[in-house]
Amino acid sequence: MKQQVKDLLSAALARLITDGVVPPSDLAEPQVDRTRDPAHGDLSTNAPMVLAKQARTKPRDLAGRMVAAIPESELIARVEIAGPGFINFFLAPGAYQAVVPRILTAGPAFGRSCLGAGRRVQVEFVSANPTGPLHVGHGRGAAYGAVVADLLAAVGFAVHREYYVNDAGRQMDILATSVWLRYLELCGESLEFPSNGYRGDYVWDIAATLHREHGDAYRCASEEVFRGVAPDERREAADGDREAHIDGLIDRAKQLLGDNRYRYCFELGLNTILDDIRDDLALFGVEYDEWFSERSLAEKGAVNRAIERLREAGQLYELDGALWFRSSDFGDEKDRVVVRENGQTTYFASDIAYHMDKLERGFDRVIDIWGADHHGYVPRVKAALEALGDDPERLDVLLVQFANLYRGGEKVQMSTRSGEFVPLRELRKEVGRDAARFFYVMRRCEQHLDFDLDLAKSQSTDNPVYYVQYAHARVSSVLRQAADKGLAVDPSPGAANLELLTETQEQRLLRVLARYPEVVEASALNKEPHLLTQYLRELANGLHTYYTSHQFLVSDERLRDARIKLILAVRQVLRNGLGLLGVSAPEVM
RNA sequence: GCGCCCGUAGCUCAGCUGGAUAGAGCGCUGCCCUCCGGAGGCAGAGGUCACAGGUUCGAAUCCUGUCGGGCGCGCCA
Repeated sequence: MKQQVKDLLSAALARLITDGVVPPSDLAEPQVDRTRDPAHGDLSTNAPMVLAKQARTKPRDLAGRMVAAIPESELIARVEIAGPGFINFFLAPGAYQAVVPRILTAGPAFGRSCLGAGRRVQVEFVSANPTGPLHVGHGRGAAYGAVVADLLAAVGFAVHREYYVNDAGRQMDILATSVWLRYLELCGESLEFPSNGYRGDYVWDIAATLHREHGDAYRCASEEVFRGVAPDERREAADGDREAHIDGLIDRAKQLLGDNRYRYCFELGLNTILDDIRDDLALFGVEYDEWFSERSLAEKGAVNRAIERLREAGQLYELDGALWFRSSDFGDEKDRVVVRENGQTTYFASDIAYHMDKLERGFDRVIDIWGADHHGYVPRVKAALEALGDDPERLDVLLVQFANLYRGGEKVQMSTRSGEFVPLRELRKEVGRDAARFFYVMRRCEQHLDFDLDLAKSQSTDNPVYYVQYAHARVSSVLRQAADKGLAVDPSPGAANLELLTETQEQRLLRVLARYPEVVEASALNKEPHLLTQYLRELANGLHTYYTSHQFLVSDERLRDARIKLILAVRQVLRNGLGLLGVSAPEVM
């Protein structure tokens, strides 16, 4: 609708350029906005004010000439010049009524478009270390990433959803060792668990599996395990070092177990947790096209290849026995190590290889969704891409701020004494998937999110999820009522009686409905799902207001038909919008 | 100290990327049930858009500085 007016305006501009009124320099398409105040019509443009300087005319004079140049269209009832030089467009009533058959014809496809033209976009999100279950902090990234991916798909991008599995590196070794130590305890060994180890209950569970499957086959005496290992930090008297302590334990585990058995502990921990994460996300309505393994990068030589490419580009140098990348030449605040003094590559090196791989896979655009605490990491990754001769603009990093949970007005502690976070599973159980998904994306991602658990659970108008879902159920209820009364409902998209929709609430609903495709487009392109949640609340409000002020199941058949078609259209749009958010649209509540 | 994000109604937040008289929800005050689900609706009060400069026809929005809050600044991942 907006686009149609834009086209008319462009035509007018083109004519003014041919007539020499406006210099041909600025062919950028004119800006058309929806108005806030109905007195200003439906749509307006500021083009005359923007172009007045170049045209060396007063804005209002230019506006007059533009209006004269606008082609005839049945879409537009009248055009006015207002204020310092706005052109306001008043659309014909039929323009809005026509949206109803459009919605009913398109059904689930209404709001979708081909804007993306099939361009390939990768969205990588969550990518939490597989060292423990997902917690509520990951939930926001999961909900946000899933919705952004779905939105982009809805406007015609070919979306690839990916989870980067950090299955290599020290953290995984710490997990494997933690599992083994717990297993030893289950075998009856007594030992002091490292302060740095993974202490969650899930580690006990994995250890129990190991014990069930292999009995005592992995058992060693605990004195043996701790022999020669640097002391832990926790003892006040000792000048311990927790990092050295845990590294020592990892080494001992590898020595005492040997490759195969150590590997088994490692894989058991990794796979158990990964299965849990996968399952958790699926129940949250989050699905992936690919689970990309960090380990596979090293295995296929991608990390070394990335380092080689940087070396060839002259971007590496040695210092203090380590290999450094000159990231500060590309806007980073300091240079970064890619190969450590001990010969091991850093996580950053893997990440360079990973992003190189992403671009090599041919994505037109790569979107990373990270927690805000990783923001310092953005410049170095972009620096690496630039140094490799890639365009860093192809990578878009979206930083998601933390969510704080509130219960009874009090901030909920995110972690327990032992450092365990509130699991995402628990949140889902407490407030339900629908509320969790909706609440997580209600705010812009760079905004801190206050997640009110009581509100999310409440079955009242205060709860935006309920409010929107209730509007959907309410329409369904009216249709059931019609059936009970034996009233015929014609769900076909005919436009027959829609001119009878003249009440202010009906006009308002039609306007809101017509905006939906623009909302989806803006939400997708700006990656701002909150625009959609906000829109759905507005649409639901429009429906509720309409409901309380007018009867739908009236005796006049033609009017009844028109009204039912309108609320069917409302239900369809509510359903489509909720679907994009991963929230259900119930018939009954 | 440096870098990133944020500062809009009592609270939680929008504000369509520079437009016309800054908007919602909650809370507060007062209304509306012979009626398809009152699990709802309507109205009112409430603002120095943190502060100070600048850019221009026009600034909550862009630039600079100050103040306040969050996060980050490893040869960790």
